[in-house]
Amino acid sequence: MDDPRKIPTIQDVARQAKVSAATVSRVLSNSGRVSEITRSRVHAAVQATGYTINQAARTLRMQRAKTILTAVPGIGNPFYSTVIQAAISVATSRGYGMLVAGRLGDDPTRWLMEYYVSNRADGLLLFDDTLVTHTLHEIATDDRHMPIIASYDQRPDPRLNSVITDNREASARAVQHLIEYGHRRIGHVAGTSNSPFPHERLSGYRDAMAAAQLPVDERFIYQSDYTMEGGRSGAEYFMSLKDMPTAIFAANDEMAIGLIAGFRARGIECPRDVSIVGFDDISVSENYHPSLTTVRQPREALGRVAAELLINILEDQAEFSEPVHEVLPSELVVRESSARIGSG
Amino acid sequence: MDDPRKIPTIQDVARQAKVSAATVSRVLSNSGRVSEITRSRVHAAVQATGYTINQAARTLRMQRAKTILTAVPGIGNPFYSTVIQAAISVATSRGYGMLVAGRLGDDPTRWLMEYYVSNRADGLLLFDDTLVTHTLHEIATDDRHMPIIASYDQRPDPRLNSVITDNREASARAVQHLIEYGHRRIGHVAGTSNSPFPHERLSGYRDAMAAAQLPVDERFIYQSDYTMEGGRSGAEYFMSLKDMPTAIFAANDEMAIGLIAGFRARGIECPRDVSIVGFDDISVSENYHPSLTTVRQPREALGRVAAELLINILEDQAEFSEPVHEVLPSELVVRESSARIGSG
DNA sequence: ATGAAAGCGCTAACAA
DNA sequence: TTGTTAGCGCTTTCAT
Repeated sequence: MDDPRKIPTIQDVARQAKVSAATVSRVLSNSGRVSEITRSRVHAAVQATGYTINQAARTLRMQRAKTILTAVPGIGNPFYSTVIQAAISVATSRGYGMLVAGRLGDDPTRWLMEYYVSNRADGLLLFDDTLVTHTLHEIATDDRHMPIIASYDQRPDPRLNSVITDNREASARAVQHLIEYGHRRIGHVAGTSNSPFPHERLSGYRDAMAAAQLPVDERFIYQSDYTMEGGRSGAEYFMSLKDMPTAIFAANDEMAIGLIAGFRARGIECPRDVSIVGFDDISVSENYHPSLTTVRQPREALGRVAAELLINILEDQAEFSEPVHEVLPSELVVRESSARIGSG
Repeated sequence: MDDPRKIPTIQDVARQAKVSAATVSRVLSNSGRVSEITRSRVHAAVQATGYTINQAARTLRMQRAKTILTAVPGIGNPFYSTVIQAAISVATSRGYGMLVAGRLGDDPTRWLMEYYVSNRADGLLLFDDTLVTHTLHEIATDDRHMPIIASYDQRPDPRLNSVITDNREASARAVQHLIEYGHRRIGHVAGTSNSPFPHERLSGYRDAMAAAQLPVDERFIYQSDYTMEGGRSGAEYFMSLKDMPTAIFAANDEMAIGLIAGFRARGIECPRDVSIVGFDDISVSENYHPSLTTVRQPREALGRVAAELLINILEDQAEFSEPVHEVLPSELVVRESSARIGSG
């Protein structure tokens, strides 16, 4: 009974406070009317026993786990660690735990849904766009309706709630910046697209070119994979062209860095010979040589807003009958890797 | 009853298979003897109903959440995303979920323990050395004994299980490499230490200097904070000395990059004027200019081994009465940022 | 080999 | 305002 190993239950608190378990529950959840006097007795008893609520019991009874599931891109992606950090902060402060989805099997729809059906998580924060399959929307439109927030760089299924940044517009601004610097032959290194639509950053590139009435030479679009290695390959590719672009917009900073490194290895200096703009503003970009002109996304806000929206939906399902779509603004950061044409 | 919204329970499966819930449970957990014929009937019923076990109920009944808690360093640390990814893979494949700890309040011992006491998690993977307080070991030696694996760059409390890399030895090898290149005046940029002991990487630096019978000029040790910005400050500091070191060992790659960037901003080129070695081999190090000589840690193994050890302990507590200490080997990767003295 | 029943710790409906 | 009671879905004796 006084065994210090025993984890106290609500009954122990009730006994100590000389009230019923129901009353303790009411005090702890601020539901129902409880007199001031008993309330304080209960609080005292909680202190005395060191009671902590048993989440498993609560989850079983309430059918809500107070836990959010996140699916994040596979490889150590530095971009998302900030985003997730922000999401965790929000979740924690609102009493939610944050579970990270691991992969099992090859049907994401199924294993993600399993967390929900098994009462491990109440909703999903989906940051991993490699999981964007045609079956995904089924999760959201499934009879059991697991609430989902989609947050990635591609155009999300409109049936899903989404919190994204203005990838397309920001990309257009980045390319426009190069145009303003006098560049005309502008290339693009695209990342992988997992959706049926073209990637938003590629679309932004085309938008800007079209707006300036510049033709898009399809040979100037190199399909890569978001890695530095992929950027290096891109450099090789562009050098193989007889008329290399004078500026290149890369769909992320890793590829931009790979491009610069690849060019430099062959004597082509950035920005002297070629201007390069990236996307994301990862921490090294400011300290790279040359420092990288890039698009900075509001990562912290992305994670925060996504988590807040999900929890709001979880706590007041009714209010959100229609999918919510939030778009957060990004910012162009001009540094050394882009220069006026001919200034080298 | 046939409402597709209803999540099937073990009772539904039992009814469908015309057996009792107990039997279904036995089949699903492979415990107890069950005849082949009923076993297959149960499996068929599971298929038919689309049953998934309710974790909350199972946790409540068994007093084990099948969930691991991780505490990871605050800011988007690219190093740990790989480590954690590996840990998640292991956990998932062994049927465990992975919960990420958020901070609440300023008593880590308390809020970490709370996950355990509240039946949310069975054990802790501690990667965040900023949580190393003198009260931490209390978690492990607490009457309730939450199992913990410590995995960070500092010397872990010997009462905790630990899975670490050979930070000290690897640091010594890095410095020895500089010595072999003819350097004698070698500096060190140290990271923050949250333990009462000096940082392992600093100790390794001293070890190597002592082994080569080189005096350590205490002015050559600059205390910084693991950031690129901190590295830049370090560069300023060293330049303010009248007799700058000819080589510097930085306690991580971010600071090494900051150093190089800071020096270059003032006309001091690496490796021409100063050799620099980092630690971690983050992805940009290979693509930085100059590419970085650094120490590569077995990140994937770190996460994998830590998770495996924790789960082994969870599943067979008895066997591990003494703390386990694993040390994984790191590897020196020599690239462009270090050069023989006078070769510039 | 299988089933009946108890109970893990909590909350909510109903009584008092 | 407070207590009593039932039951969330599962596992595990204890019978049979």
